[in-house]
Amino acid sequence: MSENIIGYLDKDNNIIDTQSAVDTAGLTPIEYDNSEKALEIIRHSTAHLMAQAITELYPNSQFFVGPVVDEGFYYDFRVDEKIGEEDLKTIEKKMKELIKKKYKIEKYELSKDEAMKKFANDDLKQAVMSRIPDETLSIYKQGEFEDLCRGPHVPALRFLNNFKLTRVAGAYLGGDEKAEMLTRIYGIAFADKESLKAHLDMLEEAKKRDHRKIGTEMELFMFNESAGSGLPFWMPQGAKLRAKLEEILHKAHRIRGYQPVRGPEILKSDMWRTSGHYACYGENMYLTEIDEQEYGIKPMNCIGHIQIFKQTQKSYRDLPLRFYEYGVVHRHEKSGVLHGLLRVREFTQDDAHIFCTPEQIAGEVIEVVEFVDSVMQLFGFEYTMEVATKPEKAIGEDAVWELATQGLKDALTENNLPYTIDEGGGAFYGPKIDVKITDALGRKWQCGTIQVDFNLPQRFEVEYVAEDNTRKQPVMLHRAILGSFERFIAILTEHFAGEFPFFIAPTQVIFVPIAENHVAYANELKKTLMAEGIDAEVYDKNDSLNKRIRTAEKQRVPYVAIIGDEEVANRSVAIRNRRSREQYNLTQDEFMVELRQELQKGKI
RNA sequence: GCCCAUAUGGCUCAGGGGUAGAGCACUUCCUUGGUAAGGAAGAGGUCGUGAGUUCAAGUCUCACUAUGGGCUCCA
Repeated sequence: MSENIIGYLDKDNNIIDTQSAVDTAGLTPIEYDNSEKALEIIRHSTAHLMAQAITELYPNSQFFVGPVVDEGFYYDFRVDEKIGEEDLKTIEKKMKELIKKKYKIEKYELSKDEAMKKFANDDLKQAVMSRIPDETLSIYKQGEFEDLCRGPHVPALRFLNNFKLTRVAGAYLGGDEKAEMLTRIYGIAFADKESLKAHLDMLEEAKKRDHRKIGTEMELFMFNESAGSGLPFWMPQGAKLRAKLEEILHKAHRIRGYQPVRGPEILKSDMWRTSGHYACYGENMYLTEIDEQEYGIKPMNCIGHIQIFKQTQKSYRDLPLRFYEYGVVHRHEKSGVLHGLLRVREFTQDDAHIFCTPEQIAGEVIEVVEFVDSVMQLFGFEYTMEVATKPEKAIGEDAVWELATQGLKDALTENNLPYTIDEGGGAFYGPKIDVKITDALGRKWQCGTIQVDFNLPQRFEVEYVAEDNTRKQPVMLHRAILGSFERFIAILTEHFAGEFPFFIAPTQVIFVPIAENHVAYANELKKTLMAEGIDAEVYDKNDSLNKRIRTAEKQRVPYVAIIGDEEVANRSVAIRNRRSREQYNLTQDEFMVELRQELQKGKI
């Protein structure tokens, strides 16, 4: 056996570890490297090594499960002591000590009954075993430490040198909110030191892009402890960025046949009872009282749009009817889930409701998907789509569900857009497509959504007059492209690391006049740009030229333009490229042409 | 909501049972400078909030609030 073989692959691509492989003929060896399969074995064994170290440090600890996940591994366990970030170093140190003892990892098998007896005093192990159907269980042993495990594992601890424990967290036993909370430690492991370092560096880099950090640096938004958590304040720079995004989207909606509407922030609770929100979503809603009547602050915008639809009689000729609103909604999210702008309690959806016939669903969905795609392409986002199908608890006939679900799938297929299926993940009133974007730390966030709804039109008795002069009920499509401005801007910030494209940059041009006698021309240029809808600033503070250029450069502004004698005389500008630091001169007219072109890039 | 951690001027952080520090930012003055930090002076904090221990609490304890990492949920 080669020194570097840590396992085998069988014909079906299953990993067989060296402890389990009786006959290696016909098996493909797995070398000790950073391949997906090798890392799976290494990380799993590292989780065990961590468990062994924890057992030595905290003799009373009991272990639940320790699987390999996308970003490394974790182990859930119960322990009397409180374990904090500081303790991770101690555990890591113990792990290194254990490696030096050169333990082999050995495997033996037990019947389930024997295993039950062996772990009779360990209710967590009992819980694990109760979830395993097999009659024969395997135990892995390294030194004194034994753990129930199906493997696979590396042959010996010497393969586990390159790891890092990354965080300590709490996790519910079995993911059940009502169950006991265990301690979870996450870690990462690689086959060599360089890969580990590269991974840790990547995490560092991602942290630098964190929208909360950049948002503070660039003064985009803020929170205020006294005001309450999850309630963002938009500072001038952030509000400018947001206004530009709103403007781009306004035009895009109007071109696509959407009409703007706006509903009130609060509606009587009876209306929420009719909609079903009071019963189904009530615990997430904020309620208030006016003149002894209960009102609910809207968590969604649908109700308002329905009332507007119903205000005047509609004909089949009016369909599809598309209403949109930048709807401010409030939702009582649990305190522990709030996260920068990505998860807040007040946010603004780029919300729209399309009233249409069942036959029009597919066509409308195709248009929405096209809309989503053009927005994602505008910013260069990678995204994934997920079709969520009928859940167990659902209303409406199967045939209609089938039609709607197929309509969603067809729309994606026809646009050559790959999607995955979230079986049973739809809303109770209809199937949906969710659009997910990945943030700088690799976390996926739902942004856009397209939902088919048969429920609300029925509850609110929404009707139109059909061709045969009968009353029919339209279908409603709920859809959002960005999802919310808050979340989308958070992801944009991380995506561009704060260096936003020209058409949404909060400040688009900074003029740096060299001396006092250049300030007038700089201000004149600024005025010209502002008239074109381009945000410009003049840096004429009493600082050295170098200092002002440096300050301007640090603002992540698309254009920094220097204005001196030469520029005033020629009515030109000296542009600095923010990336290459190279400079070039343009006349004022040429500059304006370039800026207008840059603005045009924001058209969708 | 639950587990763990954190909370010092606008920002980033140091300090640590005897009553507050740095850098950046800010204000004023000098400097009028052609591509990433010119100089000087100054203002700004009851050390998240409320209790408790102590002769004495930013410093120790508890509660609350907020933030961070997760669990769960979601735009």
